[in-house]
This record gives sequence, C-alpha cells and structure tokens, in this order.
Amino acid sequence: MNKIVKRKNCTEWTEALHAKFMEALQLLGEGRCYPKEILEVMNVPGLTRMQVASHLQKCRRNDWRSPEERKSLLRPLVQGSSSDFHESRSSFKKFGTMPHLQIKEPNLNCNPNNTQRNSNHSFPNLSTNNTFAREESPFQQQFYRPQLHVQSPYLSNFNPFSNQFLSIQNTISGGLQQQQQQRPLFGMLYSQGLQGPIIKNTNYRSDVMINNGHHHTQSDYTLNSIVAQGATYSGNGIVSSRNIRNEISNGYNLNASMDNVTSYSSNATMYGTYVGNVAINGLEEANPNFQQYIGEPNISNMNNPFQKLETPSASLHNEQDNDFDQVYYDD
DNA sequence: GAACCTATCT
DNA sequence: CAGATAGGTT
Repeated sequence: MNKIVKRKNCTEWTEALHAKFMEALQLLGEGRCYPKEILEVMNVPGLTRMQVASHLQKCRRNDWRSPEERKSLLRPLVQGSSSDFHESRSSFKKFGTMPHLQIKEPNLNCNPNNTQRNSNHSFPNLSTNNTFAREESPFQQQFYRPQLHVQSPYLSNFNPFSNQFLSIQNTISGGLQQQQQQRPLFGMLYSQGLQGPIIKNTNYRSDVMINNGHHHTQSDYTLNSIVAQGATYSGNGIVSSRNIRNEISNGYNLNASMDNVTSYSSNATMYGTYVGNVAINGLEEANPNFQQYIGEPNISNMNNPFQKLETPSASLHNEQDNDFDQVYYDD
C-alpha cells in the first residue's frame, strides 16, 4: 500500500499547516482572506475549501489552538467566567454577519486598514467631521475583509460587544472587561473625506489622540488625527508586524511613530496590543514627543495579557507634553 | 449557484 | 475538542 491513501478526511491543522495558512493570509493581504483564495495560495494537495473555511472560522473566533498549545493547555483555570462568555456570545450573534464592504484605495500601504462596521452609533463629540473609529484586533483583521470603505461621516460604534472579535476575546481572559470600558476608540478627522488612511485601532489599549488643529498646515491632505495601532502576531513563524513609521500613502503622510507593537505568543489567544502614535498630518516628520510607547511586557505567557496593558498610559511620555492634545478615554 | 458565514454536529 | 457538516445568506 502506498501512503497516498489518506488516513481520514479529517485534516489536522498542524503548526506547519497553520503556518502555511497564515502565510497565505499574509500574502493575500487583508482584503482577500476568503477560503477559496486562501486555499489556492496554500496549494496543499488534499485540502479542501471547506476545510480551510472551517479553520478560518476557528481562527477568527480564536478558537483554534495549535496542537502544541493544546498540550500545554491542559490546565483548567476556570474561574466561573463562563457567564461572560455567554454574554458576549449573544451579542456576537447579533453582529455576526459580515458587513458589506467595499474595497477602496487599494494603494494604501497600510495593510491593516480595514474597517468593518457593524453598527453605527453616533458619538457625540466627533460627529461633525468625518469621523471614523474602530476597534479590532489586528490579528483578527487578518482574517476578515479589510479595506473597507469608510464612508464619510461615519462612526462605528465603540461598544466592544458590537465587535464580535472583541467579544470573543474578552471571554478569553477575564480581565478584559475592564479594558472595554476604556473605550478603545479613536477618531479621525479627515479634512477632505479621504478614505485611505485609516489606521486601525487596536483593541485594548488604544489611546486616542485627537489633534485639533493648530499644528498643522493644511497641505493637500491633512488628516488631523492621531491614531494608534499596532500589533504583531507571530505564530508558527509568521510574523506580521505593522510597524508604521513614516509611512506615506497617497500623497499624505502618515507619520506614525511607533516602536514595535505587540507580540503575540504563539499560543495565546491574544494579541497584545500596542498603541503607538500615529500622527497623520501635514507635518513632515513625526514629532518625537509624540511618541508613545506602551511598554510591552513580554507577553509570553499571557493568561491575561490585557491586564498588563491596562495602566501604561500613565507612564506615557507624551502625557505631559502639550504639543498635542491627547484624549484618553479611560473610563 | 458558488462562496461565505455561523451554528451545530461528530 | 478539533474539524466536518448543515443550513442560511449574499
């Protein structure tokens, strides 16, 4: 007998296979993470689209554990947080369907510019301009369709529960709840209704900065807004990091200073998140003062990664500087 | 009707 | 529990 014969129909998603999967995602870019395409890119003989889809589902929901992880995950550690879980599940359902997105501005370099809108809540302060806010795990973004088209005055809501991903994640670690209250959101004000530069926000520790203005010269496109985001996911040898540094896209400058973002330990269900400062404005260079770095604990073992990211804002350099106004939504 | 997606089953 | 499948949606 040859080994050509398949053992079972049940493919096991090994680290390696998953790695391939992740690679495919990377390759495809945020806009096209669909089972079919992933499958094609992966180009693994026996693999079917449905299998990929299934795996994708798991990953999106953060349900998937690598075989290796499973082993080490033999510890219970349940703290009666199941209720949380269910709660989020319900809302999850509500917003579960993917929005219809339009792909726009393909030339933006910033991959993680996705937007997904699940519901629109109006947000008092920012309603005037085109405001855009979002929250999502970069990691997750990888799995979803990105490149949304952010419609003008548009504000997605900040309720963490509106975001299925977040919900799920929240359930992952107990401490999350608090994070949610921090309103991880940010706003962007586009002078000209640009759709491009959406810097995605990150989940748990997003410090928002909204710059109101006087420091800018109105150049062709001025984006008065500071947003932060960053994340890194690394698993199975795949690291996708978004270090945004003076990225220039479509004529406008994206001055993002952020040092390394987050890290994700292959086992975790989490993505750390780091929030750097991205300043998008007419200025040519990133303002050093602007830099904000939220200390990144080595999140190697993170039962509750978020906890650690909770307070760092207190130590942000920027906090005392007046160069820019910062607004933190900490409660 | 294919591809997606979520939910549910095995 | 991981992965397959059902069944609804786009």
